[in-house]
Amino acid sequence: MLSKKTKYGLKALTYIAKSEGDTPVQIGEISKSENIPQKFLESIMLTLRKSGFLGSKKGKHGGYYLIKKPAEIKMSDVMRVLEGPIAMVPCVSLNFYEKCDDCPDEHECSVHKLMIQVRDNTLYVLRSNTLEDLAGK
Amino acid sequence: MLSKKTKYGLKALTYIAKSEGDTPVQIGEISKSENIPQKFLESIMLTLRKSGFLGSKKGKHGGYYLIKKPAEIKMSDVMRVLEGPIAMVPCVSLNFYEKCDDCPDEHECSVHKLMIQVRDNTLYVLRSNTLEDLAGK
DNA sequence: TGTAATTCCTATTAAATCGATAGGATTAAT
DNA sequence: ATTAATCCTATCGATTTAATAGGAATTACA
Repeated sequence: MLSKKTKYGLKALTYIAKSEGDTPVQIGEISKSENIPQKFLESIMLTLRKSGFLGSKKGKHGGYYLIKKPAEIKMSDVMRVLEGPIAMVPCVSLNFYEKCDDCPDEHECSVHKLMIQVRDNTLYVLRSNTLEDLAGK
Repeated sequence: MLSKKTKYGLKALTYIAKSEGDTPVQIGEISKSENIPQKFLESIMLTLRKSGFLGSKKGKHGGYYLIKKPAEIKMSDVMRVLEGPIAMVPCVSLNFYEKCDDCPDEHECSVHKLMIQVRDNTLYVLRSNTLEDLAGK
């Protein structure tokens, strides 16, 4: 299940990508427009800034802006920052690999084999969609 | 993230599919062989029986057996019973649809569009894999 | 220079979910 | 009868999630 954090984060990024102007976009505006609790959105924006997707301007007339072009922001990267691993089990995760407690040999594991396929397909979708796609060109 | 419940359930089904004999397979045996807490596995087997994947025999020499052929058990169906919706957001779920609180119009929602793609790809994998595939033919 | 508006930061909380356990009731083979 | 298995309900502790609280720091502008 996608967390609200990720969902809100994606919506906020999309909102910023769509907003044409060169003035930064404010949390309050996004929050109202997208029905996202403002304080919650604050913490999400902070995460997105710290992980290099957004830049910010403080103080009056401050706000957030994209650092890269929407076409260069892959959904797989955003998801990893907000949601964590893309794989459904740590033992098939490329970026967050962990061995399973219960599996003596993961190459023998039926779940492992299935989850690799799921991961590859999900990854394909998330890598081929960028923020530009989400923002509708 | 795949729950332990689902993971254990899939492993147990695979184990039963692999066990050739015509005597039912016992929880204790699966539990030991697959390193699954026995009491936890009990409740999972119960779920799988109630949802029509397994039959059971009670009492001494009892146990569980498959009701359908492995090739007829699609992973998508097992996942829905153990894990719940396959979609990452309820608003793109085929079997567990729910409207989002925050979206006035889901056709305008960028997350919605992305998650439909993820769902379709995941569904493809889970529908084309059966228990026969997991059990390695 | 001071006031308003904004991001920044840390901590806390309430509720839900997850993984597991407990304890026995029921059923069947020997 | 006894043993061994499934069946059933309830509970528990830990973790995670979604959200809130409260203020510090920074900036624009009158």
